[in-house]
Amino acid sequence: MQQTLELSSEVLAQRLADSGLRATPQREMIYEMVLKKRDHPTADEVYARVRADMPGISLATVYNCLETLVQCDLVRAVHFERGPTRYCPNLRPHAHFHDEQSGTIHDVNLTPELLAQIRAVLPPGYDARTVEVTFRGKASPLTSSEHRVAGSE
Amino acid sequence: MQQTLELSSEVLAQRLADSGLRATPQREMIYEMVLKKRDHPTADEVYARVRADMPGISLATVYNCLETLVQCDLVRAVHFERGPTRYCPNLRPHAHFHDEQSGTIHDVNLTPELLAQIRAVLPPGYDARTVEVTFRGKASPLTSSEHRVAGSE
DNA sequence: AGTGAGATTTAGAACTATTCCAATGATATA
DNA sequence: TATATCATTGGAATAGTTCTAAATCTCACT
Ligand SMILES: [Mn+2]
Ligand SMILES: [Mn+2]
Ligand SMILES: [Zn+2]
Ligand SMILES: [Zn+2]
Repeated sequence: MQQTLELSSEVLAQRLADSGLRATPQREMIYEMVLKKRDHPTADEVYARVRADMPGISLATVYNCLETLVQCDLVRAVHFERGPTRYCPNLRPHAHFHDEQSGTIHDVNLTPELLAQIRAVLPPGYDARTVEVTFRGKASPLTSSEHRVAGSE
Repeated sequence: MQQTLELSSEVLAQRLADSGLRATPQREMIYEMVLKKRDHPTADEVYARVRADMPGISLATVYNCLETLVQCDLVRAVHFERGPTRYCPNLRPHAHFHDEQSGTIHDVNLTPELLAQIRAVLPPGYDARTVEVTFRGKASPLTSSEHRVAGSE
């Protein structure tokens, strides 16, 4: 787990370099924050968390860095209704369950088989680059706290 | 087809009455506009279309009426990324294919069997009130213009 | 037909999340 | 060390939507 965090900055540096971008303290900090507490935070929430360690950072930079991480395929942007964009470091194929009671987001693993079945509903000529599955409802507390999907990548 | 339009205002009046609401010219006009051209218009687009027949209507009323129609389960609000809310009169279970090239939205029928399979990925304790499936990609013009899903309800 | 309560519409202000902008600061390279 | 480029910053601007308060309409009841 410590290793994962250490490695993450190397992964980040590599991905940034691949895109001709620099590894900055802000980018590293934001990336590690998103990895650390994988609760699909909004930009504002990331801002609040990062400011504890890096008080001078600006909200604009948080938006810039998150967008950069998305471009580098290290983080995914996810949307619920018209709410603020949330950021997810789980890169495996998964669905999102939005608990209407608590407002929390839960990852739900999707098998390649199911994804294939879903894609199969598309008529010929439709070429889907991405498939998104979103649930909305209630998750009973007893089970929701136990559920955990495997880490990203 | 003419019948469908005539009946629609009765359906509307009934649904509104069920919710203790009144049938107004604005609500009728907006509902018929959304039914007439089922291309998932935004509030702005509905506003533009409705103004041709009802020049004095306000954008606030368009938002109000669309929200009312959603509450009455006559129209569904759908979202893509952080774009403006779009409105869909197709009440059957279906997915949305968002063509990135043209920006158009296509309905894709979903069978109850597939929906059941998708729900089956949820761990025990997760109770999904809604399931949403969204594709993003490109639809080749040749086939996309031919594809049509059955009318709503 | 007239009145009043409540529903509806309206214009514009306010709001939220995000993006844009221009200035400043940091970094890599020559 | 100079220079070009990249990155960050604070604040202004933007887009979509919601809110507010006043005007208008509708309906039930007299
Ligand atoms: Mn946000
Ligand atoms: Mn709109
Ligand atoms: Zn996720
Ligand atoms: Zn639709």
